[in-house]
Amino acid sequence: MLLIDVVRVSEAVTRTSARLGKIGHLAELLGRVGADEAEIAISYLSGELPQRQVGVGWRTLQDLPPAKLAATATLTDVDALLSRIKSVSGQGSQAARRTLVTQLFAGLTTQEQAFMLRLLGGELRQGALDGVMIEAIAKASGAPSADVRRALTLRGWLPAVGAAALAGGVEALRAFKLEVGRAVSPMLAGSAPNIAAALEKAGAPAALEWKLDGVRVQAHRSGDQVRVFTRTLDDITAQVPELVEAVLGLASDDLVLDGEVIALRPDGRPHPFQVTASRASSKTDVPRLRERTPLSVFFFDALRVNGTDLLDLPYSLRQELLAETVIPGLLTPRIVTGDVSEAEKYFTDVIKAGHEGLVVKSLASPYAAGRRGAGWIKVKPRHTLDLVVLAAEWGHGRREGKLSNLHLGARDPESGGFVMLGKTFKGLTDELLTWQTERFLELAEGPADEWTVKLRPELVVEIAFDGVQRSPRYPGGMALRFARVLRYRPDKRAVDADTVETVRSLMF
DNA sequence: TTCCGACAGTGGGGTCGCAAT
DNA sequence: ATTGCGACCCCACTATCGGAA
Repeated sequence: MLLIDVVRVSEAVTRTSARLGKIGHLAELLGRVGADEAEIAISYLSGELPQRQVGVGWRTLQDLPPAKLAATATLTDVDALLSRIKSVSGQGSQAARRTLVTQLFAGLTTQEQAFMLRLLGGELRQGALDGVMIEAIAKASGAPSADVRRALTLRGWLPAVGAAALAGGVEALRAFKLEVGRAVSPMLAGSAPNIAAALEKAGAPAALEWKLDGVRVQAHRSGDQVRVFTRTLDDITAQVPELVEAVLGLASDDLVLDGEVIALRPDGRPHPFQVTASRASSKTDVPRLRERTPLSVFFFDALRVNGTDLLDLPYSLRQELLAETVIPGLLTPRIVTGDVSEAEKYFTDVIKAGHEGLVVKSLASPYAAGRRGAGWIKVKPRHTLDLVVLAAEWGHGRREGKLSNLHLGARDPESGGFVMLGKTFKGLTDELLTWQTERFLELAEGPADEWTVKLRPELVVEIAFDGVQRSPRYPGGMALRFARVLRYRPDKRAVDADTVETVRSLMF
């Protein structure tokens, strides 16, 4: 199949706003792609590469060669070149990679170039990714989408699932089994503003588990072999020897467990997330790092124990089997209750202990990966500050032409100025985007650079955030974590904004 | 007819590994 | 040694579609 066939379908999907229409376009193409190119087509049309990453980003994609006139590139051609691009390494690799990227784009038409640019940049923006592609695979193969979804859970990679469905229908999908040593798509949590709302969503009574601010891990063990995967299914076995040893110490030698690794201080309180993340992603001199900053692991689910798959069992049963398999010290602390005030007290206690919050879990739900469904609901406390808008950046995509990303500052009484604490683009409605674009242009002091408009520091905005972290980037040495806009405060002036000292007092 | 679950899009800060400067 | 880039760890929120109620 030619790349241009895929590109045309992608364009049709982009033009179509109805989800069912998108699914129709995608399914039509899946109906005519050859078996040997099905994985590539599914991959591209769900916004990813079969190679996952190839070491090419926005910078490498500057200064591309002129386009060809005739569209002759096949999916196989393009895929082969991308594999070569991925494989280069060592001295001179950047130049070599650039040469191959140039070669790739020189073989494409303008239309194809535009598509590959977005695909490689990770911003397909056609309004269809995995979720829509699942439905398209179901439609094209005649299999129920629930079967596609379940196979994806077990296999962790949609193109392989889609190709199997197109070739062998529902039977091929049902042949996918949990395989020890190959990562499963992890189950994700939705969120709720407070404990009462979360209990209502999950259905009382529910389990309340500590939400630890660490790195999600999935541990597989077959005999003496242990492998550990992250949320995006990357293998981090070598970075977490503590976890490997802990799993090898268990009685069952055929299992898959879900949990979190976190760096704890000697007093048991958690280190800042940055410390855990640094440990979990460092590959060099792990033994020394381990001595200085040991990782602890806490499991909260069991997908397989003693060679038996548990995904379809209710959470409460999986918990029983987990507790029989894992020593108490490796279990995520939890209670089961339907009582709101008891749950709220537990929440207060876990926050006092320095942790992130709670995950409220339905006792009945199976392990349904991928969807941020109703089964698991996280609750975290929320801080707020009144900050001053120092500048704003022009948005992209559907925010094109709107000033979108706000630079936030706290008041510094000593200097009489403002100290930048980070940016945010979250929490803005279309209406607010329109309003703030107009208002910002009135306050504009001129462009700071190509994307940024500097403002007179007059506008006060109420910002919600999860915490204050140490920052190597911002002048105050601190930055807000997960900042989002709650509302503008026209009743306040810049002199009423919160101060740097207030922010500093929130940093741990 | 209204409501709500699921999805895609729009980006945030921090850190590491690797290659180039 | 330092810098730039790509990748991935954590992530919140709104708009929209379409099935459920």
